[in-house]
Amino acid sequence: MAGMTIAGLAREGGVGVETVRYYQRRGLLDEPERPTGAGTAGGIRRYGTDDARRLRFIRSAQAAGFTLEQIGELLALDATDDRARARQLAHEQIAALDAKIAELEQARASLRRLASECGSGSAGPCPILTAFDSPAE
Amino acid sequence: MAGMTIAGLAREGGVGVETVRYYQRRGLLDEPERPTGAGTAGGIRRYGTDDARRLRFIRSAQAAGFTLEQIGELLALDATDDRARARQLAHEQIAALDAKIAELEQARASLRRLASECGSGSAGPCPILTAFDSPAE
DNA sequence: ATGGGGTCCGTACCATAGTCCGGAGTCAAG
DNA sequence: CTTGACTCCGGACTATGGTACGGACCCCAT
Repeated sequence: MAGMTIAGLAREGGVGVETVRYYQRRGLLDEPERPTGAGTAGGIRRYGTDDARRLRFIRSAQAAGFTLEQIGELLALDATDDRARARQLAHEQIAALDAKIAELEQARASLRRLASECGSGSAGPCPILTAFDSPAE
Repeated sequence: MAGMTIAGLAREGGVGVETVRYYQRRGLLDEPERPTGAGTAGGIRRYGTDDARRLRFIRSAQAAGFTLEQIGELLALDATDDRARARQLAHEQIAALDAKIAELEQARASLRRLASECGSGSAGPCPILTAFDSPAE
């Protein structure tokens, strides 16, 4: 499994080659040494299982709603094993998720009400279109 | 209340002047006629309660998770009173909100579990940092 | 009539997370 | 030894929703 090219690593992580390169530019993934070939320029970089793990880490953390910047910090923490800071980041993220979920649930409830009103009574203007005339929250 | 300048309208809507101008460029808000003043160029545009209502509509719909493009369609619908299409858009948006909420709830559940695990047992590496090593969702 | 703040306008820039492009180099197979 | 697929690399471009800038112009109060 070791000795993958960038395309193999990308496939493992379920992302595109360009995304891997983007993560490298962001400092989230290492850029392995290029084997100094015969010619003037180096050869093709090779990636191992550590790189694949790291990429999976990034994707999972991203699925948990972390931004790439936060993931960068998590990866740094992974090296120092700073549990307190990791917990803090996790709690902050949970709070952010709570807020976002509440916001979306509120929006959904409003829309549901409007859609059902618009569906039943067909008198007067459509409530979906008039409902937003009240002052914004 | 009629005869507001752009700053007044922006204040009413709780947005910045630049945002109003942006919405105008996007075709979401009208640009009133400039009174052809004495000089070579026109004067200052004036806005009324209709503009304010329209701006509030935009902000409310935005809070319900619609994109500016969708809001553009909603505003067009407002003119034609196409209830069927409005209902369709609302249902699509509800589905999108459902999906997003489910996703965020899943992420939150994972993080909660990890944070509590990291908080209790202090043996081994912090689970927050190792948990993401499993294959992404 | 003049000063300062507001308006008008096009254009450029911001963050986020990629995605694509073009040219040069590399590598393995035929 | 050539062909074709892949890699490397910087830079430009995408989408979304704004935000900022600079110069010209306008308008009202002093």
